Order: sequence, then structure tokens, then C-alpha cells
Amino acid sequence: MAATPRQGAVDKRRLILDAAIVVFARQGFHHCRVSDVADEAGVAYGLVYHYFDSKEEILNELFLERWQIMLDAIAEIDRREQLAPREKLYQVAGFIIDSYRHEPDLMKVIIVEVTRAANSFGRLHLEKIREAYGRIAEIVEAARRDGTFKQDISAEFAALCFYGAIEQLLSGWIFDLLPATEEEFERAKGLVVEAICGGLEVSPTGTPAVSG
Amino acid sequence: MAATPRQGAVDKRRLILDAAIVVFARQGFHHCRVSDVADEAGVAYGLVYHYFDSKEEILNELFLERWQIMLDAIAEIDRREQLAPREKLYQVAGFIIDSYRHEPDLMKVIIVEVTRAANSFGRLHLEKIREAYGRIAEIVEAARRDGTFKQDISAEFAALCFYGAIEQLLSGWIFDLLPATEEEFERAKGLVVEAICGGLEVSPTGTPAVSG
DNA sequence: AGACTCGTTGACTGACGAGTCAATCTGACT
DNA sequence: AGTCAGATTGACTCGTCAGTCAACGAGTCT
Repeated sequence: MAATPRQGAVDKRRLILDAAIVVFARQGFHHCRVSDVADEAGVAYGLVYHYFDSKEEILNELFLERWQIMLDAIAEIDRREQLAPREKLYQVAGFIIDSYRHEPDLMKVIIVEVTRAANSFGRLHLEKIREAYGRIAEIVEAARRDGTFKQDISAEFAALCFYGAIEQLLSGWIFDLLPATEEEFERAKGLVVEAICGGLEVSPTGTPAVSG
Repeated sequence: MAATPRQGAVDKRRLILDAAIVVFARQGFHHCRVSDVADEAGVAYGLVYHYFDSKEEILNELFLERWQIMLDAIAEIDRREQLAPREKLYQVAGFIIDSYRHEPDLMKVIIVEVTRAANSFGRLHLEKIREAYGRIAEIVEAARRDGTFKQDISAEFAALCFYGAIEQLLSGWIFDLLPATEEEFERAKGLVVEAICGGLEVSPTGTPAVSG
């Protein structure tokens, strides 16, 4: 299975994966043909089946590949001792938002075709998604232990809200409900953390309302 | 088109819609056949096409029907002058969560199948989804005006986070990542509002941490 | 009774598209 | 030059399934 890609030769497997990202994002997984992917990759139809067992396997591969990168990134962020909980969450939000900024098509495919459809194929995806919640929950749990975060909201529940807010944000960009500009991406990072950590309500004491 | 359903006769159109909810939820929109829906409804295959133009139209109908109910409910909640912003949001969260409690299959279909489809078929769905954000944003906007909510988070952004958290909650139940019991439903209503309005962080002054 | 309308039936069709496979190519190694 | 392994090709197969349609049934009106 392409164990030794000849030097100089283009990695056709990668080519197919990248083409699939474009096609899946444009037409949707169910509304595209395998031949569309092959055409986009500039490759013969049959070659797709040389590298992958099925159309679904391509989607699986795209998801698992990218999701693992995210899981590792979250774990790495959590490991930085000097960061306050809120800063850790900011880093996490930043990583996910930057992922969308740099690879909007891939993130669209993952969110629209995989995250929302997790019941149709194997339990593997659900396990991976749960893992992401778990890693975020660990950050929250540490914050609860050191007294920064409230006791009465469980870490798992908090993680769910936090991730949900971010995913909805990406959905907004994906479906053109929100302006997807560089400035908006940056602003959103801070705002989503402020909304979830600080809350929408004005604190009883500090944080005077900024006019304008 | 079934303008005068004869009295005593079962409304076959409704029967088909209800069967579609069950089948779409169980097998997924793309992994079921129209004949599955007909069988579930106990009706001949062709009758489905007597009432609907296509398989997709059934999905459309299910979404639009239910979504409009939700939009109306949110508007109605916003109209209750005596409610504080946080209480209004609690009512909204409660309504959506209760929708899931009473019709989990329908809500599953709407969340799992429609959002995915939102890019493939018409912009109508997106418009409706945007409308929901808008109605929630109105609640937040009023709260910002009267000084209850922060100025530096826009109402639209706040609405997105709020709705995102709720949708993620439903996803958790849908995909069995969370226990879906009566008590959890009730607890979740309060928690999601507390998380979003009050934030995860302990307020500088009040709200002493509850032990246990 | 006869004619008309509308609900209902389910066998059939036609297109579509995932996956197969035998043939061909390419470069490496002897 | 000859052999071999793996990459690459694309025409073909074959099941599936959305959508059609001609016929039938059950009320209603005259």
C-alpha cells in the first residue's frame, strides 16, 4: 500500500485525499460521485480503489487524521503549567478556529459530514469525539480544583458548552451566516472564551460596561 | 392535495410524516429507502408520492413544521415582560430541551439530517436557522440595553454561543454521550443557562463554591 | 345504476453510481 | 535485454432505489 513512494513521484494517495476534501466540501459526501474525486485529483477512477476500500474510508481517513492532530494539540496545551485555565481554553479555541482559517474545506467536511452524522458509521468516531470532550474537561476540572471555576457545573458539562459554542461559530462561517474575515477569526477567539468563562451577564462588581 | 380529509379516515399524510420521523431517525435520511417509510406507515409505496414530490420534501416538511413552532415559542417567551433576561433564556433552553424530551426522533432528524443538508438544498433552511439566532439575539439585546448583559459581546455572538451549547447538549443525548434521563433534562436546563449567563468562572465577589 | 372524483395500490422502469478487473505502464534490479 | 512488482487505467457490471403510471376501490352526486 504505497509503502515506498518513489522519490519525485507525487503521492497519489495524498492527492486523492486532498481532492476529496474539495469535492466533499463543495458537493457534500452523499451528493458527489467517486469519479468526481478522481477527476478533481486528476487520477483514474480505479486508482481511488487502489488506495481506499470505499468512499466512506476516505471520509474516515480525513476525519481521523485531522481529529488526532486536534486531540494532540489540546493535550499539549493542557500540559503548559504556566497557563491559567482561561488562557488554556483560549489556546484551544484559537487552535480550532485557526484550523478552520487554514483549512476551511476540511473543517467543513469534518463538521458537516462526520460530527453530525456520527451515528451512521462506526462507533469509532463517537469515541474520538468523546475524547475531545474529555480533554477539554480535564482543563476545566483542573480549574475547578484550584477554585477558578465553579463547582456546581461539572467539567464534562462545561466542556460540552465550550465545544458547542465553538462548533456553532464554525457553522456560522461555513454557512455564511457570519462574516469570515481575518479580524473576525481573531475577535471570535477572545469573545467565545469571554462568553463561556466570564458569562454574558455583567459581574456584580467589576468589569464596567464599555460604551460604544 | 388532501384538502378535505374525510371524517373518520386516518390522515395518511400525517401517518407518512410520522413514519418518516421514525425511519429517518433510525436509519438516517440517506441510508433509508422511501419504501421503508411507506412500510413503517403501513401504506403503499406510491402513496408517499401522492402526498410528497420527493423524499427530500418530506424532510423539508418535518423541519419547517417543527422549526416554526420553535420560532413562535421563542417569540412568545420574549414577549413576557415580567421575565428577567436569564429567565427568558431559561425558558428557551427549556423549550428546546423539552422538545427533545417529547420528540427525540424528530429533533434528532432535524439536528442530524437538516443541518447537513443545509448546504445542498435551498437557502430556505439557512434563513430559518438564522431567524432562530435572531430571535435569541433579541432577548440578549434587550438585556444589553438594560445593563444586565455585557456590552462587549454582541447579541448575535451571544445567541450563537447559547444555541451552540444547547445543540451540543442535544447531540450528547442523541449520540448517547450523555445520560438521557428526566432528571438530566431538568438539570441541564438550569446548568446551560448558568454556564452561559453566569460563566464558568467563579465571580470575583459572591457565589461561594459549594462543596461536594 | 352510472358517472365522476380522489385516495390508494404496487409492479415496473430507468438512471445512476459504487465497486471490479483485466490490461497496460513504469521504473528498478539483475 | 529480460523479469518482476507495484502503480495506473477506464470500460464494464450489477444492485439499488427514486420516481412513474395504469389500474383499482370507495365514497358522492344525479
